[in-house]
Amino acid sequence: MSSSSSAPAPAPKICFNSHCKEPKSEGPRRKGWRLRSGEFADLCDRCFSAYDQGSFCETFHSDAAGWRSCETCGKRLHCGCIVSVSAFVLLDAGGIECFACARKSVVMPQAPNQMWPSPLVKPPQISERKDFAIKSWKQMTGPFPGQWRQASHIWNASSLQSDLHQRLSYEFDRPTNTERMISGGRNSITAQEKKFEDLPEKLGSSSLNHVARDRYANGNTCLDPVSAFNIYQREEGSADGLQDRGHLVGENDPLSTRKAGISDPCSTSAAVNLENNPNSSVNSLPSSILKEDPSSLLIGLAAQFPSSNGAKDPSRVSTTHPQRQAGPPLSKQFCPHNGIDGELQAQMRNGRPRVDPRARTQLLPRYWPRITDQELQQISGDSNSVITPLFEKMLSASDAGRIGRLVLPKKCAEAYFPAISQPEGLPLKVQDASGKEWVFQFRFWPNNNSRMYVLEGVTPCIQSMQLQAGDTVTFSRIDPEGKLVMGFRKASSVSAEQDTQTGKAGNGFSTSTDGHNKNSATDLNANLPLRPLKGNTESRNSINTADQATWSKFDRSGFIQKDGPTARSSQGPTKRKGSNLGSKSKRLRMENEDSMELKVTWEEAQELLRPPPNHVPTIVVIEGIEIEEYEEAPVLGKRTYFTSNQSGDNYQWAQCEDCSKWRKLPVDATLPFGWTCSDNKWDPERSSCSSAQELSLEQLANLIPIKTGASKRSKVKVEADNIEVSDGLDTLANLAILGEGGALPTSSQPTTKHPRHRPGCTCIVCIQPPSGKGPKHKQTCTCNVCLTVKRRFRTLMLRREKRQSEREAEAARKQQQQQQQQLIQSPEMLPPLGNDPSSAGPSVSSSPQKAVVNNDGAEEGSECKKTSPSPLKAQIDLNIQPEREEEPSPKADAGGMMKLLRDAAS
DNA sequence: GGCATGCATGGAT
DNA sequence: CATCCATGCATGC
Repeated sequence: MSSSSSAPAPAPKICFNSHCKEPKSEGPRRKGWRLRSGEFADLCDRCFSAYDQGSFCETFHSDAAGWRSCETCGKRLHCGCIVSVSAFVLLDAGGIECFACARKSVVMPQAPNQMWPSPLVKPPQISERKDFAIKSWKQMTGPFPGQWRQASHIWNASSLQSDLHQRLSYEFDRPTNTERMISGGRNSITAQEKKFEDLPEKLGSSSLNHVARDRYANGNTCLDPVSAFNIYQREEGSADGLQDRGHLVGENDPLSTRKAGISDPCSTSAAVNLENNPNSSVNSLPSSILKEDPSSLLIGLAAQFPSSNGAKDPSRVSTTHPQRQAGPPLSKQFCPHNGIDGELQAQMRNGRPRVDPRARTQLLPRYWPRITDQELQQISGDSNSVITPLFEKMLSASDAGRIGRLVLPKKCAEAYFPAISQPEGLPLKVQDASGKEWVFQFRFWPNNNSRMYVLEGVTPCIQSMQLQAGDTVTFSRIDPEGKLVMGFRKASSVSAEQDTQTGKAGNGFSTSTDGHNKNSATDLNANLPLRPLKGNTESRNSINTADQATWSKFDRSGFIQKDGPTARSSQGPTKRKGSNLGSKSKRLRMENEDSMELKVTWEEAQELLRPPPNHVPTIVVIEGIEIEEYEEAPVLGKRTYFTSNQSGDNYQWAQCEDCSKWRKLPVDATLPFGWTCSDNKWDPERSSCSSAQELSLEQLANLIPIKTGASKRSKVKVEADNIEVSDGLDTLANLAILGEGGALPTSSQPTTKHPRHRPGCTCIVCIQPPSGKGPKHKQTCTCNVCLTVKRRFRTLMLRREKRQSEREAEAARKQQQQQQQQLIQSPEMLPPLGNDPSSAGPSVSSSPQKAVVNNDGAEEGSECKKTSPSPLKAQIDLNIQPEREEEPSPKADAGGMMKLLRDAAS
């Protein structure tokens, strides 16, 4: 992609279009569509021409998939790539509409907001000018937020939208920029582009977001209407808290009295401004703007999609927000927005700039509220109230500590809480999800020429919610009451970041963010008979949590998911650098017992995957490895262990959930998660918990990796080969080794069999016989699977060697430094061993005292341990990303690994 | 000494 | 580099 960037390159550029017949032709490059990186595709003249004429896809992608027809005019449009993403609009009712039709169907000849005096025609006073765009929004505001029912469909707490919105806010807060933008031209875009180029980071690098961003930016959406209503009148220094701010902007704003029943959510300040600006005409916008700068395009289109009281049909405008589209319509008003919206809200609410102009900058995604329908329902109860999620915050150690001070993000505080001019602040009434009302002192401390906002006296509330560091509190507002509501989300209930994707978070609310994820999670939860284990409680716990975490952390193939399309772009608390917890607080999360329970080996999770009921998984091939793909979220099944008897018969062992007895089952049995003896249809004699176990535990222990004693955690061990499953790669290797080596005794070989080992399936797992018997790949096999395994292991081992050498070098260096330091400082105080050449052994300790200890030969073991961050090293932390392929368990290096490496190197 | 308070510091963003 | 914010810590009760 870099080769195609717009950055000047000395060498002849290559046309970005891979289908270009003359990719290396000389000549200037033209900027085509915006890439996900924010840059533009450099096209040769010919390709650009095709692109410019809108025939690019027809020319180059005619054979590609993704062609659909406009629902209105029937024109064929390519919906399968980024190039044409701006050419169509997704319709609410399904299908697409070409841009021209969409425009026709939505744009009103006379924008409804023309009934109001244009802010540009009748500009506000200079002192207010900074807010005039905001006032425009206010004009658009209905008397009540409820007028924006469509809002949630379009502008949910999506980073994409918010970012666009933010940029709009950013731009339209600045009349000069606005004007420049309106006047069009590349010059006016630069700033935005620069800002836009920052997007990938802000958006969490979700590729889909990039695409979606462009799509939105290209007009398939409108600006956030949420911000246009539901706003308290902030009263500086008001002493009676929220109640005083319960009234809406319109009540105080004379302009609002002119508001009409605007119901189209697609009204925006941008739209209004542009609409009313005689200079603004979308049609007059240079095509370069439309094409090259999504933000300006968005603005332009916002003008093209003005809201109107007659607004034909708000749904005409693409509403691709996954959650709101997927979910049932909320009877209650849901006004999700982010901090940017909030800033705008605050602006609108105040009708004046914020005290601190910096507050107008963006709110960090980590504070974006991720509140769900159910949560909203719970908050609002049966009332017909309007809920506006404001922000959320993951509790730090300080927040959750006994001091009782909850540090509020500055921008959130300034945007959503009453303005305070005195450090003492004012009392703030907050209601929790159960309806209980708390009063906190909302105040600030002067800090570095700024303010640090805190809520004081939160300890009782935090405790009543049983929150701890790492948990998240959410702040919402209920209108028209204007109540501030504090919800929470336990980090412990699910993976710290993924709770939002499960339907049943262990918290005051349920949470969910992404539509399809939400559905998946719902299905998942519906399918999972989650019950506590009797025998192996911790193991079960880990599985239970894995149930919830699996679908977010693992993709359908069972591999841990990187930041995929389903990942929240606004990962906020946990996405950016993993957490908003500081380095110290990160430890909190890691050491949190519940979080530890989330750790499950890759294989454990993989092994537990079952296709959803009544669904046959499809097989996709990735890197030559066939992977099952489920159209619905897979469910978790029960772990079983496969063995063979001496006659070569294969079977599996499963443990009853109720009595913990082990039952022998046929190899093709697929067990549900909560399998019990009564489900044992294969062995009627042992279909009851009262039936004796076929083999003693000792006998079983020789067969399968069960622990006869107290087991803290189920670990899968392939004892015969001394391989401990550590991570996906090792597992892969183990499987390959088991398959290739064939030297392993089969009778005592509990393999890690594919959950659904199907005849004919050639996936990496299925090609390996459960017992090590059957056809095997030769060492010289060059099939994709073998090559992939070998290649990966080569890489793995190289990395490992590199790391090892780095570690050694580091240790030696530290040792040297340490010795030098000791000599310099006080040679006479050196401990006796300090002068002992034998003490020059490796030590990673940085303290002399520890160094002494470490010189003890007995510490060798601990030295090894230091390379492992956790006693659970053999288990995958679901928080990590497998792609890194780092820090494999040293144990996995045993025998088989080296063998494979040798094989791979040979 | 224990606790509450408010400011300062420094790592993170 | 500026700002934010988690937390340390001095101070006072």
